[in-house]
Amino acid sequence: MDARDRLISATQELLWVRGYAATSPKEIQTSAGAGQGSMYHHFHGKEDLAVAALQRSARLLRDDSEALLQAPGTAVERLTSYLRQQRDSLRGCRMGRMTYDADVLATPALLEPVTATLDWLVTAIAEVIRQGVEDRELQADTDPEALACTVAAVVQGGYVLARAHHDTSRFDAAVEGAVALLNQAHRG
Amino acid sequence: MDARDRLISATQELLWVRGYAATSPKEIQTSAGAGQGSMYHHFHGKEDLAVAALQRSARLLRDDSEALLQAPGTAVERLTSYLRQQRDSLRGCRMGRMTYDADVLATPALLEPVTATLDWLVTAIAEVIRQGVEDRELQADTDPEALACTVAAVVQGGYVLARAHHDTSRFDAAVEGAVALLNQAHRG
DNA sequence: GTCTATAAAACGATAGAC
DNA sequence: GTCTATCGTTTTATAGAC
Repeated sequence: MDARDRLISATQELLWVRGYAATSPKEIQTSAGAGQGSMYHHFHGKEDLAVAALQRSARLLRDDSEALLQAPGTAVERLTSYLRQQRDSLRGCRMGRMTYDADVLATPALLEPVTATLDWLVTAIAEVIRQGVEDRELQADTDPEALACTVAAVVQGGYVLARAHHDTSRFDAAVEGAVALLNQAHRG
Repeated sequence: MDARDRLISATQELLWVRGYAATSPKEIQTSAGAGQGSMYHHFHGKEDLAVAALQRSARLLRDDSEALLQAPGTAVERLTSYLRQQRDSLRGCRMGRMTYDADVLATPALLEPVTATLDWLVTAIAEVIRQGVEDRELQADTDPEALACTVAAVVQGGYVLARAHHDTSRFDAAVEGAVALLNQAHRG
């Protein structure tokens, strides 16, 4: 793993834990075991490096979710396995958290991977729901886009609740409440 | 409105829009129309002022939610009116957003009002659900705490989705999906 | 490709006059 | 109670040696 790679990895980690504005180039360098000169040789600056890190994190998030959402099984089963996915819920969502970082919102290059990832996620969930409606597994009057937003929001909001109480069980509870509702909709 | 009051109001606004770490004392002073000397006369510093602002914001959020959750009506009606509450959804939640501010998480005095407010919210929602179960409006096997976390998470997560796309309709969709599920649970 | 030295600006706070 | 001047630190980036 060369210096460039270590810099990106360290930035991914720090962006997740501290956010963009609160992460200094110095922290990144220390964490990556790279000097200042190395960082400014490989990247134009903090923003450029953060874009590379966010793109890599976006890819990871997308791959993880895709595997669960497109696995075999009924729609409710796939939604359930997505919701119950093993998560380090106190850390929150590495993409979703960026929406509360003022610098990210103000910098199109930083915001773009966040927007694209959450957009992709909602679309992928909606596709599962659409299939469930088609298979008469979910009620015909279900709005796939709306329910997809609800499912994605439960995860994003579950992180907020867990972080507020420093307690992962808040996240788990939010997910289980959603799973129960989906199963009632299934039976209903 | 005296200087002390204007400083608190300005801080409430800036904490909501920019967060704690990204808000400088200078911005607060400019926004409040107060000088540096005035700010440090009334408050020990940025943290002290932010605590006062968060406590005032917490009170507002609690009063707004309490009015809707404890209004007359069935449980599902009250949950629906809470979910559909008129919101400036692109701004996000003034309490929830603080959970992604590293400085807030690391400062007990700042975190406390956030924790307390979201804790109160989940408890208040759970009480409505418990009443709905008792009245046989919701299924007997409903877990009030879990479903309360789900409802609160839909709102918190709806904000994240709306901010990611800079589009309030994502929030509205998340809420409407949840309302639809609750009504299915109601009929079911 | 990596190092150290340096710089310009912003940050949060303090001092002391009025 | 509010003002201006100042301080020490941190932030982000650049310069130039090696």
